[in-house]
This record gives sequence, structure tokens and C-alpha cells, in this order.
Amino acid sequence: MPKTPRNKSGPKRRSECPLNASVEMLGDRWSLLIIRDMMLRGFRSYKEFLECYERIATNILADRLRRLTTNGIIQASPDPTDGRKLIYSLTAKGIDLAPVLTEMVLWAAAHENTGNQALVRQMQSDKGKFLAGIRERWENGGGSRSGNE
Amino acid sequence: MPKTPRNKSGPKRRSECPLNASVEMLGDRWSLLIIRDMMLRGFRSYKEFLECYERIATNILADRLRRLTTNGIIQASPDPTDGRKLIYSLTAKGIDLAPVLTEMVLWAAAHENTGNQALVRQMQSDKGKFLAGIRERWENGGGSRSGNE
DNA sequence: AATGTTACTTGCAAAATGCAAGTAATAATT
DNA sequence: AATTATTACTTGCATTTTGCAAGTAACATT
Repeated sequence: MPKTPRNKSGPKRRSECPLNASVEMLGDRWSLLIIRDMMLRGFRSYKEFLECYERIATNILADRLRRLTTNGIIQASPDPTDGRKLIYSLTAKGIDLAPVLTEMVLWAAAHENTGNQALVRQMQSDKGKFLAGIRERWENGGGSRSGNE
Repeated sequence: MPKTPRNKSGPKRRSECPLNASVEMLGDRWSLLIIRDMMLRGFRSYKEFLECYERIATNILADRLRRLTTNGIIQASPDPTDGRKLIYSLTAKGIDLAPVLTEMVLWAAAHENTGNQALVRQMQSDKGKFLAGIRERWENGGGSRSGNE
């Protein structure tokens, strides 16, 4: 029987829709969680991520941090008090993901039984203020640990 | 030498943060693209998805449609004019993903060279109106392609 | 110099994925 | 009624990706 391949027809213009770019950078199991924990929990070091995600493999974590850095979402700088450490922080591009995360959290909270109702209520009651707070904390001081957990 | 595992310490309360639920349902390469194309391009059938995503495998597409259905984001109903077909449509939960998609598109548009500037400008100029339009189209008529019905 | 910590890399088994090739259920055509 | 085509999948298998234990280089501390 002759071959009758099914997937050869569509034109598939990459990045025709902007969402393709987002999915390429964030469409996996870990990237958004890493960004969330930098943004909301103030995670800065490899060790914090490794100990937090019980199931993430060390090489996967290293790869995701590298990819997020390559994509300009986070940046790594040496710790001045300890030459061995790298301090990871969000770039402006990374901070701009706050609205995406917020909408995802609100969506899940509306349709699932999720935890951390305090955070959800804070987002719901004044979304703009919540986002402004995140931006402010990151723009001066480079992202201190917030009260959200 | 004794084992010294690295990943056994963190408590890792699942769904402590609502984002975990979102990532479990949407954190892969295809799910959000499927939702986007149902929402913005009016895709309804297995065949449309298969021909559009040049690189998606048939079993992966079937799996993602099944998972999205299981998660209550889309639903499948038989086509009354052709008993062989299934018509996929967004549920209320799926429609509620519009703000997430919108923020992702706007984020990518702000930081990458993405296509479809018309869509982006429409989102930017009046986000609320854009979202209302999507909801309206889906709430009466089950999501027509454009001005149908 | 010995020991500990950090931020990785390596090796390998297991799981997920991609792709060609089926297949059952229908529909259209002859 | 038989033939052909289409849809919406499933199956089998090779390739790729991931998870985990173990190792390591570069410091830092004692």
C-alpha cells in the first residue's frame, strides 16, 4: 500500500499568532512555576528551587534556568558575598509575566478547589494594585521576598 | 558510599498555590494552542487541528483533546449532519481562559517580534471589549466562526 | 589540609513523544 | 448492495525527553 501521510498539508506559519512564542518559552511543566516562585515567594537560588519542587530533576532545573535566561525572562548574577552562588532574578520581561500568572491563578481558583485563598482574594479585590505591588518590589531592590506564600 | 538524595526535603503541598492546577491542565506544548484556535479561529473538528499543526502526532492530538475534555475545558458532541464526526466546543471553563490567552499574547507582542499585529492592536485598544466579544460569540450559538448564525 | 556547600554535569533506565500504518464507523457514489 | 472515501481515532515501534543517583569543579570554612 502506498503511503498516505496525514500531516503534510497545513502551511504552519510559525509565530503567525503571538501565542506560539509564549508557548515555546513557557509551555512546559516547570517554567511558570519557577517564575511564580521568584515573583511571589522571592526565590533567588538554585538550591531554593531544588528543595521546593520535590520532583524536579537537577538537570531539568538547570536546563529551565538556562532557557529562561536565554529567553531574557530571568537573569543570573554572581552573589557578591559568595563567589560560588548565582543569584537569579526576574528581568523586566519576566516581571511583565505577572498579569499572565494572575489570570491563570484566578482562572484556576474560579474552577477548581485550590489553596491559598488569601492570595486569590487579594488578586480579585484589586488586580491592578496587586500587579503594581509586584512591579514596585522588583523595580527597586530587585525582588525582596513578599508576604505572599 | 551511602546515598545522599537531594530532593526529599520539601513538603510540596500539591495545589497549595492555584497555579499548580493550571500548569497541570495547560502546561504542555499543545493544549493552549488548541484552545486558542477554538477561541479565535473557530476550529471545531479533529481534522482542522490535525491539518493545522504540521507537527502534532495523531495520538498526541487525540490525547490532548481527551485531557481537555476530562478537565472540563472543552466538550465533544456528535455532528447531527454526519454521525462520524465529533464537534468540539469550549465549555464555560474554557471560555474563561480568554483573559489568560489575551495576557500571554500581549506579553509576547511586547517582547518579541510576533505576527498578527491586527489582533494584538485589537486586544490592546480595548481588552474588556475584546473579551466580551469572545464570550458573547460563544454563549449564544456555541461558538460560531465569525458572523455565523 | 580537610570538610562542607553550591551549582551544576553525567550516565542510564524509564517514560513520553513522533510517525507510519492500521481500523471501525459512517457517508457518498455507483 | 458493493465500492470508495473520510473521520477519528488506536497500535507498534524507533527516537527523544525526563527522572534519578551519582559524580565533580569551584569555592568557602575551619
